[in-house]
Amino acid sequence: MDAVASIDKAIDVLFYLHGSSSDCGVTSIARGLEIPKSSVHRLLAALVRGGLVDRTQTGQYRPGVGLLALGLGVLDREPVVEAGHRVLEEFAQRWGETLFLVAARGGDLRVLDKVEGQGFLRAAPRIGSSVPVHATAVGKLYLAFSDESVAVAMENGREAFTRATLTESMALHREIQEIRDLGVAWNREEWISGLFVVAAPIHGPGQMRAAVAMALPASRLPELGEELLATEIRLAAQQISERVSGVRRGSTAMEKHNDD
Amino acid sequence: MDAVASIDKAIDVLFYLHGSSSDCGVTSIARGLEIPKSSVHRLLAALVRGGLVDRTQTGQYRPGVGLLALGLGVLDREPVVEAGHRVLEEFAQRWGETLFLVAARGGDLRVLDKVEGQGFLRAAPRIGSSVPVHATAVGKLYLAFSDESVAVAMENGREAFTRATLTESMALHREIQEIRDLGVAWNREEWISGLFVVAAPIHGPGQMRAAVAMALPASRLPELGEELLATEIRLAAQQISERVSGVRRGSTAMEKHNDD
DNA sequence: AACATGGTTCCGTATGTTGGAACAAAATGG
DNA sequence: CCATTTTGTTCCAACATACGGAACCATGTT
Repeated sequence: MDAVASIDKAIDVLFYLHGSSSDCGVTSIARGLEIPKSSVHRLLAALVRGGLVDRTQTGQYRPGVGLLALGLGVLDREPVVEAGHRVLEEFAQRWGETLFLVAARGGDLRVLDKVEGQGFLRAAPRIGSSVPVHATAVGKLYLAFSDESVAVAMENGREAFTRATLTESMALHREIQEIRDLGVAWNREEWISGLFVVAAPIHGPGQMRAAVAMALPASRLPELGEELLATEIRLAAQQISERVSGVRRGSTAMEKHNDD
Repeated sequence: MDAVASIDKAIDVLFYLHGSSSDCGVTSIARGLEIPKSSVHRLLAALVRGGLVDRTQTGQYRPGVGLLALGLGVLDREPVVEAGHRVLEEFAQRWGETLFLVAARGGDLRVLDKVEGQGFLRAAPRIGSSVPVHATAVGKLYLAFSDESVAVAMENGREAFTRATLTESMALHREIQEIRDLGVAWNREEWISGLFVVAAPIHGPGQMRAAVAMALPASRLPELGEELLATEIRLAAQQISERVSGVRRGSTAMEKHNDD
């Protein structure tokens, strides 16, 4: 079967630039990706031409604003983000902790939106990043409520991130059963030490549409209690679900768009 | 000079999906871009592999969450956005109108951030989109304060968008002189009828870093007055400039990133 | 059941990509 | 200031990957 190796390499260049903390030259990209300089130069020229990379006057390269337009366009197609953001803000404000939305996209669980808490120590998930299935609250929610084929496709290995990570099938299966009963999932430092997360499903027609989660330092747990957290996250999920159903497409604002 | 036509086509596919209001099939993309179906299918497979496109279970394609990560990463490199967003919120709240940031990127003027007003009739610029140079407040700011080579490169044609658009060199030159004197630029319905914009430069070391603008319906102008608007937008620009100088890199938040 | 439409795969062909070498420009250090 | 080093850019012969028409498969419609 044919592949288009140039596109694979171009995307490698994009993610390399994305992962670099500063602008990059041709030689440093070539070294980083182990590709000849002339190849990198040609790939960059194509990406600059397409608007996905910007070239500085000194011949350095960085991710281009065209990516911003494309990236934000992805959010435009996520009604759960549009509907849910205000709810995240409200609950983040009320409890001072981070709320975020996760959904299955491209065979992976991805963070779609977040509102961070105000605490000095707080969870700061990166929008667009993926999260493991077996070791997170939202991952286990998906295992509990998704089509089995979806769940199996997403699950790749059961790395023991911390001492609390569930890796045995029996233990994981038992917890998934509990999640189905409770309608809420917990991450009790199973992924990251010190990180406690509670999540609830946002149901849609057919499958699970997304999940909403609240993350807090484990040290705050005794103060708040699991009962209260469960009640709150279920409430947030319900409010988002109701808002999604009522979201209207389009805007009454006076709009003028002039994309490239 | 060599080109990589495959990358050009792949980017065409990305923007085609971006511009489509719903998911697309292979055949509709092929028709829209006038490319054979087998070619489109191969391009899509590469983009799916790279995470820039997601494929639905019914064989439809849409922009992928990988673009979201890349796109938001572009903003991470814009200290003016990080520093300026709170100022935009404050002024938008105070006046009830839309504030936005524009900067020169990739030989073009691009909207980097915005906070919309609350009015029923309000400007709603799209982040990432480009704006014309000769017919907007921020465009004329750049003509006034930028390196001439930058300004010339950005200027492509002088389309008369409305009856108010300045297309003659003498008139435009005179106004640019005034902008230099005042430190503020106006768009008096030169781009879109009914749209009034006032903008001020955000200076940085060397060139103009960005511009901050407030957009309002022309009908509100008599109520507010140009004097007040000029004072306010200069104040906003000054506050952003001060905040940019003081922006700190990095975060104290407990972070865990797990990008693809 | 037949037909239409769209997604996917195949494979012979040739077009386009590749990357080492050379060149040009910029940066560095004495 | 100048020689050297490093990096960005261009060239082009060689090669192999990409191309796209045709066929096949899957789904939807009549």
